[in-house]
Amino acid sequence: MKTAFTPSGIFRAKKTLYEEFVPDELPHREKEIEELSHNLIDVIKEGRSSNVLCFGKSGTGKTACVKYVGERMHTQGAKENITVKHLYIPPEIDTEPELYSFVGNEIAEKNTIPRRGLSTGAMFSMMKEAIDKKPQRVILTLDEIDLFFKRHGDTFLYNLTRINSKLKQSTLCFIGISNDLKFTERFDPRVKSSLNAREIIFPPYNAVQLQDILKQRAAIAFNENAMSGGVLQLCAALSSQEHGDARKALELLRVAGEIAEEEGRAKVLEADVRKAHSKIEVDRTSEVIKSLPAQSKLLLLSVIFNEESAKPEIYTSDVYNTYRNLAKEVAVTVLKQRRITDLINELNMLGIITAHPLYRGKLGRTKEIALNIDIESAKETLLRDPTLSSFAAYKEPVQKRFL
DNA sequence: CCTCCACCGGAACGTGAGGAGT
DNA sequence: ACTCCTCACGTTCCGGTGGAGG
Repeated sequence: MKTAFTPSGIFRAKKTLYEEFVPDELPHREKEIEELSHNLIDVIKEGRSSNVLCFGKSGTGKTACVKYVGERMHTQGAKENITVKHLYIPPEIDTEPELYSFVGNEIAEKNTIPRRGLSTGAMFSMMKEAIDKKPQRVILTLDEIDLFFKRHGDTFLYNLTRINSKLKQSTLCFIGISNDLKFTERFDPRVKSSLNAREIIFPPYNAVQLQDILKQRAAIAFNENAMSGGVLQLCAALSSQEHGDARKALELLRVAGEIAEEEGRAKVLEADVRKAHSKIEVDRTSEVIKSLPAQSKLLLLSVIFNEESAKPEIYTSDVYNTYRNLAKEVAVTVLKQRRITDLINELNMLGIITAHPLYRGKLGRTKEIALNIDIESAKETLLRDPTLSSFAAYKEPVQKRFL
């Protein structure tokens, strides 16, 4: 490698392009930051503030803004000799006991509470004690609170909102971050009233705003002159078509930089952005395929085999027959057609295949099925699955026996 | 106009895994 | 350790579907 021991000609601080990085300024989120601050300043002024819910699609800056304001409250509190702790709960925290143990340990700054094993109630009181050990004002940020709610119901919200009446010298308020605007509709009325949350909506960024964000990040992430003209505009344009997601825009820029770097160039070109765009797409669908349940993978492979057989059209019966043969071959239980219909619809929803209904008169009703993704990369991903790897040996003519 | 193809998709039910409460 | 509950996954049963061919 030519560039092995020389510093990269492209990146100066690549980490600033990852989503964990919170920059000093968040362009085009001034209003949301102001609203958040306005609310949370009560933590310092009044001892605690009302709870807040942040709504918005992914990549609209919810998490960054909350972390940013949380940090500001912490420093502001320090100036006035008040301990303000902002705690970000990542979406990986997945059960109620785990949540309490995580919070308790973070507050106490040592791991005294077991991560699991105790009952929810025991975890809760241990967390409560950790918080009340010394006077402090805790702001809890729960990311993807809608998913947590969908999995575990609203009892955790009920517990958290009522904790203040049990704390002697500390307070707690929380911020919920959610993609789903409507998840509060299914709250128990008691929870709804005790929650009493302010709601802040984060709209998606438009192309111009995305470009500003990219410009700001690129200035710190890349070396000077590493960017040819038009690169940022293209990143912004491509990303704004996909719902104004800043996270994706930054990823696009980063991957484009990586491609230029791999190819040993010192400048990122528009062509790199386009390459990055399709690479991300491929990576993403391969992630989706990997996480598919075994039966769906088998079904998808059936679609692929049919696709490769150069039939003009593929119908449900073709796919189902192939599926049956494949399932027998690898000794997986063969599902009934009714179930496969549902699995086909799921793959359709995911955008992996297209299945649209067809009425063929005396030939009956069926669905015309087509693969929607790159056949080679999809196959490669599928065949990496241990139960399906045996199919890697089958080449075109031989695989016909599965059709 | 009627039939009938070949599958669709709703409804009800069975099963087993895993969490909560006791 | 136990019962109770919920949930995902699958199955069985069955009425429904538009149009080519009679």
